[in-house]
Amino acid sequence: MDLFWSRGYNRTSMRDLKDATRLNPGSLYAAFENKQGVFTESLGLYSRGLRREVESLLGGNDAPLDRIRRFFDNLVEGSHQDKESRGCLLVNTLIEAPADEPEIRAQAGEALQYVERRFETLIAEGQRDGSIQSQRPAATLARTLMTGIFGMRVYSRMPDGLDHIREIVNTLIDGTLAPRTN
Amino acid sequence: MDLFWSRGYNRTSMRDLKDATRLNPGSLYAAFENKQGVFTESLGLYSRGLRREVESLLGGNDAPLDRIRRFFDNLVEGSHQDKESRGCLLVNTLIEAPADEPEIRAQAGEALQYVERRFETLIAEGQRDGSIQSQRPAATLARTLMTGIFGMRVYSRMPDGLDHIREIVNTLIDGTLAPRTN
DNA sequence: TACCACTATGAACGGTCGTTCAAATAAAGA
DNA sequence: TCTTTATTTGAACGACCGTTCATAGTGGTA
Repeated sequence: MDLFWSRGYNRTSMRDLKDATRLNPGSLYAAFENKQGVFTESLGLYSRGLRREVESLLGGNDAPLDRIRRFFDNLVEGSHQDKESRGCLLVNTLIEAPADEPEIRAQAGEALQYVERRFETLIAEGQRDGSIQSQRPAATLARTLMTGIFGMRVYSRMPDGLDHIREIVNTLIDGTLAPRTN
Repeated sequence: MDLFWSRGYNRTSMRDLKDATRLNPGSLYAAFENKQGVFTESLGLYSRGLRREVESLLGGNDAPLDRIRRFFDNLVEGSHQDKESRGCLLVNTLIEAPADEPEIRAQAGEALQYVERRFETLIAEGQRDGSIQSQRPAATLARTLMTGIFGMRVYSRMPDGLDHIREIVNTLIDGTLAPRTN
C-alpha cells in the first residue's frame, strides 16, 4: 500500500512489491492473483484506515461545524507532515486510473463517497440548529467540501502550495458553510 | 499531447508516440531528445492553449464576476463534453509526476499559476467596485478558486460526479466571492 | 550529373515488465 | 516415522520498455 501510495500504480513494479513484502513471486501471486489484486487489496486497506480516521475526527459531541473544522485541521496538519507529498491514495488513484478500468475508479470513488455521506449528515445537523447555512441542500454543501478536499490535494503539489492551504481551508469552510444573512 | 492527456505519462509508450506522430524512433529522438522531451513539449503546447483560452474567457468588458462565471461555465460544459474524462493535463501531471522529478511538476504548476494570477487581478478589480467580497485578500480568493477547479477535476471522476459539478461550481463561486453582509 | 549535407528509416539492444511453474521445503496426518 | 498435502522458492518466459545507430534516401549546390 505504501509503495502504491508513494509511486502510484504504474511506477510500482512487482519486483518492488516482492522486495517490500519479502514474498516471492509465486507466493505473491498465490495470495493476490496478480498485480491488480495487490492494488485492490491496498485500496481496501487504505479505505478502512480512512474510515476509521473519519469516524474519529467527525465523531464526538462538539458542534457539527467544529467537528468539520477538526477534520480539515487534521488534513492541513497531515499535508505538512507529508514530506513525500504522497497526498491521498484514493484521489491519486481517481486521477491515475485509466477510464478503461472503471472498477478501480469505482472502488476509490466509493470509499470517498463514504466521507461525503458522513459530511452530509453532519451538515444537515448543523442546518437544523442554525449553525450552518440552509440556502443549499446538505448534499450540495457536502459535495462542495469534498471538492475542496480534492482540490487541496492537488494544490499541495503546486509550487509553494503548502504555504497556502491553511487560508484556503478557512476561506472554503467559511464561504461554504457559514450562515448567510442575505 | 493527446496521448499523454488520455493515458498519462507512464502509460504512454514511445511506440505509441511513434505511431501517433508517424515519426520513426530516430526522428523522434532527433526532435525531442527523449520521452521526457516529448512530454515537456506537450505540456508547453497544452499550456499555451490554456493561456489562450483563459485570455479569451476572462477577457472582455463584462463585470469581473461575470467573466469568472463564464470561465467556470466553460469548465462545466467542457467536462460534460469530455467523454474520455481526460480532465486537465496539468492537474493530471501534478498528481502523476513523482516527487523525484520536480522540474516537471514545476512546469505544470507554473502554467496553472498563470491562471491563478489572472483570477487574482480580476478579483481585485471586483473588490474595488464592491461586486466581490473584500474580507479576504484577492490572492486568497484566487487560490480558493483554483482549488475549486482542481477539486472539480477530481470530482468529475467520482461515480455520477459529473451530475453535480454544476451545483458545486455555483456553491463555490457564490460562497467564495459574493459580498458578505456580516 | 556528381557531390554533399542532412534527414528518415527500422532493426536491434539491454533492461525491465508482469507472470508462470517445476522443484525444494515445510507442515500436517497416519 | 513415513506419507501426503501445502507452501515457498527463484529461475525462466515472452512481451514490451526507452533508446541507439548503421544504413538508405532526399534535396540542394556546383
